Amino acid sequence: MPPSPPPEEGSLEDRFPVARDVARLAGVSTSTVSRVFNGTAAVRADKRDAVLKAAEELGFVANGAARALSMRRFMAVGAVVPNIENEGFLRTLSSFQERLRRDGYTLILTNAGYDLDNEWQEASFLLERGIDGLLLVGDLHRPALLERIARQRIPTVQTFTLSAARPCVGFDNLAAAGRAAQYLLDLGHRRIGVITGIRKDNDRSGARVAGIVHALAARGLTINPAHDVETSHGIAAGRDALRQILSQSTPPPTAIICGTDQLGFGVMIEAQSRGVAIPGDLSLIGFNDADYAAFLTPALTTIRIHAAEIGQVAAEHLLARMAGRSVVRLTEIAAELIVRGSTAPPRPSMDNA
Amino acid sequence: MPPSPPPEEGSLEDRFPVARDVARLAGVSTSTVSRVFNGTAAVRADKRDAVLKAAEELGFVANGAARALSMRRFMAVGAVVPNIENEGFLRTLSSFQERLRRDGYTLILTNAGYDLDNEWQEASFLLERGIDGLLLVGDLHRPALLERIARQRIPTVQTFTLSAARPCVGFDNLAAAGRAAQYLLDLGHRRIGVITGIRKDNDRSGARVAGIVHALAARGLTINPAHDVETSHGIAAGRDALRQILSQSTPPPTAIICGTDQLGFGVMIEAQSRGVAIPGDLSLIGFNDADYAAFLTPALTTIRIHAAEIGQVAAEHLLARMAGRSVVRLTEIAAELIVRGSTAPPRPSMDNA
DNA sequence: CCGGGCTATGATAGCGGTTTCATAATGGCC
DNA sequence: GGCCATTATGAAACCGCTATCATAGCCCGG
Repeated sequence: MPPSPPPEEGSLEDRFPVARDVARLAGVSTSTVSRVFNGTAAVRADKRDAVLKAAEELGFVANGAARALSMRRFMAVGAVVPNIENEGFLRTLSSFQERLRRDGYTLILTNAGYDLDNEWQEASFLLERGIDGLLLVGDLHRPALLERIARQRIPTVQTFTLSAARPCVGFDNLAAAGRAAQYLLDLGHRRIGVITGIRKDNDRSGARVAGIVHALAARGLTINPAHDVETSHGIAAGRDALRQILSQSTPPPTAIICGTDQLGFGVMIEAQSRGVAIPGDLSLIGFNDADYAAFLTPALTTIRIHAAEIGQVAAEHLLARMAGRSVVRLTEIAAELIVRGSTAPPRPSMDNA
Repeated sequence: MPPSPPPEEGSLEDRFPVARDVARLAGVSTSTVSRVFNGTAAVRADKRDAVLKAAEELGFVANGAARALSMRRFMAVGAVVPNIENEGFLRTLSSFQERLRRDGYTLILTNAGYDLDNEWQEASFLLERGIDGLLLVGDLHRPALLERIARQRIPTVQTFTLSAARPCVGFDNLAAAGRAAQYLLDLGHRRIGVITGIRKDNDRSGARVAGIVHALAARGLTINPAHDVETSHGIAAGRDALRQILSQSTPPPTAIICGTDQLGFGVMIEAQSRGVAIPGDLSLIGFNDADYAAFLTPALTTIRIHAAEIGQVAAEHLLARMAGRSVVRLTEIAAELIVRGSTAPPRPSMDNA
């Protein structure tokens, strides 16, 4: 219950000016005020000026809720991302927001924390709010959410993935990771390890691992389960992961592909502190091309994702659909392997002939 | 022509269910539906169940705009930050959003790009939208914005700063930077340099530089203008800045304080590539304690900001004011100097006796 | 100078909720 | 069982804007 609404009379000083106040002061009707502000119909110049002057004087600001209610348009789009703090999502959101803003839309942001039930809750929350469009990450969502989106007919776009099921702006995670694995294979690596964040509820991680497995399989190879670790995210997690891999008695991998550059950085640090040379003893590939990836020693080979482009294209997709224009359902954004110093052929050894 | 012919149950499938549909199906009035969903008054158990069942069946979702209009509450707060992609702001926003969410508020986010005119535009945009509260960064804003906030009586909180003028959750930039300078002075440094991002429209950068100047002045020292550089942000900018400083003919600084850890990282890389030893030849202090700061070699001495705490406290502040509760105007969040390996006493030399 | 087609304007009916306020149903108590 | 104090309920009045529609003004050709 809002705080005690004092029985104020319209002293105009303690109450927001509304369209009627402007209309009265300008000597016109509220319809005309509306027309002036929305340009929905011609208004004689002198009246328009009077309205603008009155509005200026009163400090009139149209009430967004009333407007949204009347127009049945909220002029806001929502985004539910697994982790707001992730640099990649952020670059995407930043350009997404900027593009939307240019068309007068606001961005409402919420965090799902890599949990699908949470995603469903957060998205519902936004949907209740009346958002006109929705951005999601990935292709994996609770059926209830998909159902609701369909029912409310909310234009939705999925990012960081490509899927035939729903409109997407992203890249092929499986292929991208496959390319990284292929590159390592071509260098001569045979024992390849993988480190990723949590894979549950995350189709991107899953697809990436699958891509690597697939590429190896084509050469009759597999990932040694001891070299396949799923951890949390962050630099420390990367360190721990390498420690875990190296603590196994099996021969260590000669190359590792990480789910993010942060994990890669962690691996690098742990390797350094153990005297494991990169890329001499261990080749390393990250994912995302974080701002510092190029500056590590050695510079980190990684897969560059054009995150900002994803955001912009996703915004344009949504904008088009919200305006009733037709759109392409799938836009592939390049994910290129950037070869830097952290990868090299493995040292010749007996089992790597 | 008779007035609007009652659109007799348009197949109900092509139109959102509204409260009246639920009411009709449950055999109650819309008032009761509203009461059930808001718990504003007691409703007999059987009716409540009927309403809930009907709502469930129809997939009813209250229209947020109508709700906001009639309650004169939007249940949304806005945040205008200089740079969405900045890690520090992000950690703050993340916890800010999370805390708001728990009370049913949504976060509307927009980017000002380190430009006050832009900030004023973006904030106005949000204010028009009807946000119930606003988060800003810093104490420096266009008077027009402050005026509008006052006029609309929108609870507003400033972050990353402490100022008597308006409610704040943050820290004393001047003192924090002063402490860093003091530490370097205590180590014996006399020639101290500064590298920050753009200072125009940014009171935080300004205050930090002032803090350093102040600390030096207390010892009768000044910053050599050639050692005081203002640049953009990012690792590359840090590299360039050090390059610029070292290209001067003056004796180089023995220590540098950077406005962010990213700049610090850049300095470190450039130093490395030039054979300038850190901390031997050059001590280095960053700002923010980025996730990787502790992992650089040497680990970066920096000022740690509890960004997440700022967000949480700011949210609580706003929540309290929006609920009409009283609040403390100023909350200081610690900004501690974290001493790591990048700082040490200067090498003894003639002019550093 | 008049009628016909335009255009600018105002009155008014929603949009979909919440919230009085009056009334109907209920319950407690003697 | 009757009476009064509660409590639950529905009708209707908003909230502030946009959209529809009828009308008042206007210009112009005949």
